[in-house]
Amino acid sequence: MRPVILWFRRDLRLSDNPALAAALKAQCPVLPVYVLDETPGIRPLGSASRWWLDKSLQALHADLLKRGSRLILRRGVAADIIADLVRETGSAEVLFNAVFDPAVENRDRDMAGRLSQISCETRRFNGGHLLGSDTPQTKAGGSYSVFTPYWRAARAQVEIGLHLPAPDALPSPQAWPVSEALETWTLHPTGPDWSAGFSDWSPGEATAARHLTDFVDLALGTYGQDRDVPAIEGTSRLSPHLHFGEISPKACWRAAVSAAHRNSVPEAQVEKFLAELGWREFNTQIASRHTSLESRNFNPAFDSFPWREDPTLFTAWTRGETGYPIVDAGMRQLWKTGWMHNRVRMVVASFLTKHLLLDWRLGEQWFWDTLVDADPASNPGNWQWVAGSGADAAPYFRIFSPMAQGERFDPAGRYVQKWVPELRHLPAKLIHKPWLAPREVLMRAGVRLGSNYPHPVVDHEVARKRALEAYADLRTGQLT
DNA sequence: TTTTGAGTTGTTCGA
DNA sequence: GTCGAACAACTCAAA
Repeated sequence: MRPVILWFRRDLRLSDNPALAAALKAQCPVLPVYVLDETPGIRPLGSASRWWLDKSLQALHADLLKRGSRLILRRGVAADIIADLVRETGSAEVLFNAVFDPAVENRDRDMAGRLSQISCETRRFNGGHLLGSDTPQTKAGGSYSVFTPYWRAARAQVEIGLHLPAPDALPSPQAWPVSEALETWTLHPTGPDWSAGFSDWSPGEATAARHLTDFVDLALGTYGQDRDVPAIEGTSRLSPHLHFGEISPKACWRAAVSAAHRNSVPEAQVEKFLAELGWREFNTQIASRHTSLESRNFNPAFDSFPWREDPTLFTAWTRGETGYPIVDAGMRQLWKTGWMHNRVRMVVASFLTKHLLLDWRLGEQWFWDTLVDADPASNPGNWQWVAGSGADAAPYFRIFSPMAQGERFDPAGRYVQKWVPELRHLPAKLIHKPWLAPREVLMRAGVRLGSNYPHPVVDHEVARKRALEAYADLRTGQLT
């Protein structure tokens, strides 16, 4: 009997996996495969994502072993690798869950054409999104580019369906094709291993599911307010699990909605969370219609924006040495743990693009490399949203004040204390603006500005005015 | 076709 | 201390 290839991509799980369910229905031997893709034009994973992938593949392999199966690993240009495997094994079908990225979709279509010539069929499923390719259209027949009307229409269109349980066993082929050893991919950093601070993360399907349950039980009820407070665990922290498909967005939806039905969580809180899943859909939908959003402005008017060049300032930003405590706390949390709280992501992104007037692409690329949840649709989408060039973007005059944001969302300074320990003895009233602290307060707290903590790299007022002027120039430049 | 209302997450200034 | 307006007018979506 000819086997079927189950190609895992951004769906590293066994439950709620429509491609897997279809593979089992075929009642043929199943060959689970993961390809470390080197296709030109498809964005290679950043360093933090590679760290995560390493653990997630180990977890998936272990889950498959328990079911009498295994995971075949190959590296290279994915379409070639899959075609090779089809020939080696005589597979009749290749099944996978779609990735709604133009470059990936093109590659998949080409591959399907090639495979059909060697009498192998291809079937594509939607395992990664609430909506498939049939995203809502406006009455005029276009696609939405403003979130709120998009989500009104999309939310009504979401069909969650039944949970697909993980199978107890997968039928094996008589002989397994050769697999590369995961260690040879060197996904885990060596020399130096900078991942010590990642130890709170636990990639894999089982922990993702536990994580979701904990979130719904403990944090969903106050999600609307607490998700903005970086010192507490008010967000779901599901983003990397969702990105790698260790959990499906439909499972998240189901869990949240059923909490509302049990009356254990207020409806409004649940809607807030669903809307965040909605942003994931929105960004995916935008990216599927606009190629290269990691390099091209969604709004072309920004093509002439006068970004400054200043490698020294950029380095200060990446290292968390800007002299603005909430910014520095965020950048250091990112560097240490591969993740940053959402509220703080907005603050640091606003700081880079508006206070420093550095190109959002620099920040996007830095996040791409350092975030465990870096997503090719959401990361550029959110950066462009902050910069003002994106879909339904923030108005340019919305310039976050690092002091105001710190005082509002980290009033006791706990977040700063944790990530910028050299400031931890400053009183809460001054921890977000140490340069205003009297000399003796600084001395008592052991803070020596310009020595063990930097002076602000730019003056807030000056930078804010400069950013507003740059936008005014952009506008007049557009008219002339 | 024209009109109308609305738009993820802010800050500052002056009354 | 609180509140509304200005920031800059623009684009989108629907009636």
